[in-house]
Amino acid sequence: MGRAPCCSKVGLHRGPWTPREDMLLVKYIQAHGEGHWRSLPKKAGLLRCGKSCRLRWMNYLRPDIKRGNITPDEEDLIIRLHSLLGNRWSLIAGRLPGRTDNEIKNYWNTHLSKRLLSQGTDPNTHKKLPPDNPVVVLVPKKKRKKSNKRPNKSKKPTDHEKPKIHLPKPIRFTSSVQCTTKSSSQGGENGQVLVPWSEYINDDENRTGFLCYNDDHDLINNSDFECQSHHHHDHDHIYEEYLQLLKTNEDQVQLDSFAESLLI
DNA sequence: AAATTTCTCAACCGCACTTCT
DNA sequence: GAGAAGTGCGGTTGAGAAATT
Repeated sequence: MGRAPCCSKVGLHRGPWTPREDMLLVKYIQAHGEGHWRSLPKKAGLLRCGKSCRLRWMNYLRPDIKRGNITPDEEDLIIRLHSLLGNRWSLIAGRLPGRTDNEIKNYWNTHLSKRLLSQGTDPNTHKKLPPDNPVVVLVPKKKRKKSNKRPNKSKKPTDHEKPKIHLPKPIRFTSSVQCTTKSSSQGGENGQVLVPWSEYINDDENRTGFLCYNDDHDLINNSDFECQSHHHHDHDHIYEEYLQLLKTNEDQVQLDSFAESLLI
């Protein structure tokens, strides 16, 4: 069929986002809302592909993103949800308010899967491995050569590869979000500067969160922010429900039906 | 102190699904 | 109904930081 690529790559910026690009994207989305990612970069004055803009917004700039360390409770929840759902990162992320699928995926790959292995548990099946004969071997990291070039990744499925079957898409818990800072003053630590959304952008939703910059005007993560959704009670309710489910240890049956309910 | 290796995570890619025309 | 456009997901990469030699 020959679909056109999502955007012409010619002349577009790639790699890490600059504070200026972040600002343009945030301002545009505040003014016009999310969506229309393909046309957004042009309208926002960004030399980026729409996908890149969407990813940057979803994984980094959204004001309701909670950053900072994953708590032990969250870890436990991720492990249990992963045992139910597998690598359905967006679905798992939907159950951890403020966490992104990318963050959870990274955390799983770098921390949790290794920990499970070291505890003698197969991170794929969540079953105990035979003590003297572990079948699952961590795929050794490929030696990476420092190179400016990206490899040519024209991956085509081979005859040997199984076709992927896509399950129904997860429901996202989206909401308009209010953020408040935990800091009593508006000065961050280490010379960071917290800029209220309302000053940074024209915010007609009376958002009360902050963007955090360092001295170089680099956007810093908003880990110290406590984010609250307008529907926070819904999130709380769902989260509590999960924790409750996870605490009970007759849980497998319950969790199975719960997992099924997620897939509806 | 320098070189090398390992780790982390933001960003990219390809593909499938959904919506639009 | 067909094809194009838009969107979202999971897998993977690689630059930079941190740790080790």
